[in-house]
Amino acid sequence: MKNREVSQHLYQLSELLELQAENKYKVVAYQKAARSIESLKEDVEHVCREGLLQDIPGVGKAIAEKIEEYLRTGRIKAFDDILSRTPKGLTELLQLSGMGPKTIAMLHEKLNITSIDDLEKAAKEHRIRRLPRMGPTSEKNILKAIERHRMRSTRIPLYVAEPIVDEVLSRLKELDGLGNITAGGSYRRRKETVGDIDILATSANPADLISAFARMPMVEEVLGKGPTKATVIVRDNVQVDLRIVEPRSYGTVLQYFTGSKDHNVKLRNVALDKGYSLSEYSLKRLDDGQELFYPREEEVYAALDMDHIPPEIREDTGEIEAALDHRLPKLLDLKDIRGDLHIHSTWADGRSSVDELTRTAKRLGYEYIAICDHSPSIGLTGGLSPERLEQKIDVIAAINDGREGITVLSGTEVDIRADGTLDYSDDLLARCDVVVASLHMAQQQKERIITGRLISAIENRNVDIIAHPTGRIIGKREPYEMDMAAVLEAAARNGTAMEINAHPNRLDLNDRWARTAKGIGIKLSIDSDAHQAAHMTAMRYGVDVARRGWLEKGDVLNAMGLQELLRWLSRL
DNA sequence: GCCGTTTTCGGCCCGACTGTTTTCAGTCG
Repeated sequence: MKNREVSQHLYQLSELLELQAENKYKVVAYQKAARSIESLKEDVEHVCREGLLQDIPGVGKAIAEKIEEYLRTGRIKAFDDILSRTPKGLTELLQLSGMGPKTIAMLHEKLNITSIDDLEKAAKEHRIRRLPRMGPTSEKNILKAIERHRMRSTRIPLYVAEPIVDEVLSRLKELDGLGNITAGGSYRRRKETVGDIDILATSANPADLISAFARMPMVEEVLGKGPTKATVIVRDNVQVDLRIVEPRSYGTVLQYFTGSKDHNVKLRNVALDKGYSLSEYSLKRLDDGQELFYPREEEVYAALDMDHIPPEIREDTGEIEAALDHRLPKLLDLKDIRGDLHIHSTWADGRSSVDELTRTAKRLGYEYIAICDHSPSIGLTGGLSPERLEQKIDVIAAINDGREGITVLSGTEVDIRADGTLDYSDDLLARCDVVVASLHMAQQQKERIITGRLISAIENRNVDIIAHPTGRIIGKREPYEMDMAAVLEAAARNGTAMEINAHPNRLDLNDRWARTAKGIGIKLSIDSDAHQAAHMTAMRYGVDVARRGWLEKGDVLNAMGLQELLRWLSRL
């Protein structure tokens, strides 16, 4: 699939246009098209062959022609032209906070600055303060922005943001006069990674709240501080924004700062259609200018005749239309989870015994767990020999005889070998209650080979679930080269479930693939993949992904009660 | 550049903060 290449080119083109001080809506148009291609489920080449490029939202005549040109020739002439006109290095200046296209164009014109190094030199030599609308503070801010850029961390995983949010909230909650306080943004939408953290609050003493926020021990730098908002940098170079708002506007503000941007743009258009202008402060009636205030977010959506949209699905992928038609999905809830089908134990490389895992499962309110240790090919981690697996099956059977409450299922995470065969015989796999198959070795193989390995595992009637199907590790390892559409099609055909691995570094399948899988009738299994009892609570990250993927209780294998699950496991 | 049960032209979300001004342009989210 060339979707990613195409969207990257469109993103770059939009940056180049921005530097040319092009019409800003043109810039936005290219970004929108790039995002559409990025999240397109079909192969863009296929869509192009069918002549349906312009059916893609945000793609019109001009962009469709450029995509076609790229797919045909591997180049886009307009792109090459503008690239040759733009000094290299100007685009990297856009990444500095506070530097927009106008400023960069002026610096280029007046001081011939074409790189971050040029800019740093000019600022240090005090040449920038002589320019219009610039001064000593501008120079200082530029140098700071450069420093931050050089030690910038990319987006942080959700589980890293969580303790920071918890600490900020618990500190500020002690203050007098505080009303509401909550984190918005991609954190509230439970995206797998978070850029900045947005905190929203109401308070009788805004000034106290702002100054307490700026003085928190974790704060390393204060970037801005006004009467109603402040921005700080805390540990790990994470930016945290605090905004204080009138209680009567809390609903509109929370809505606005939860995003996403695309969701909000569309929501404001819905408001306009209905004769209102929606801002973070109010809903204003256009005919008489009357302002309506909503302290609660639910009321904002209700005022537009919409059902309340869960934050996790506010990405403008159909949720607004669904809310207008009152046909939003009833999203899966953590409470719906009845068990965990992929847990490792001390039989192999896990750190907790089956007994400890069972006790934890009970505490979590589960009905069942499946102990799925590795197979022999994972040499270093002590994968179980066939004999040991048989022994484990017998021991677990004995445990179940004497236990009430939690049913322990015998399972395995069997390796899909480099040649596509499985690491245990079919006879042995047939003795397991749950067979989770996954790929650990030879991950560098070509797309065709990897896809074939996964499909042959799917076609093995003993295999129930494909674990961490793409193999990606957030921020560390890209997904395998694979044809996911073909894999999902095979899973649908064979009645094999796909995993949402809830390990916060994996989250694999991700939200989008999970939604695609649901769409073609595949069951999803949300598994902790815990290697110790304490990590079984990672389940909630998997539920976040499931909710973002529009999953409902009925789509999820381990939201079934035990009897229903056992019926499903013996489905063939 | 895209888009359209008010459409093929004229919109495209909108307000806070900053640094420089002395009324505002640029950037950000």
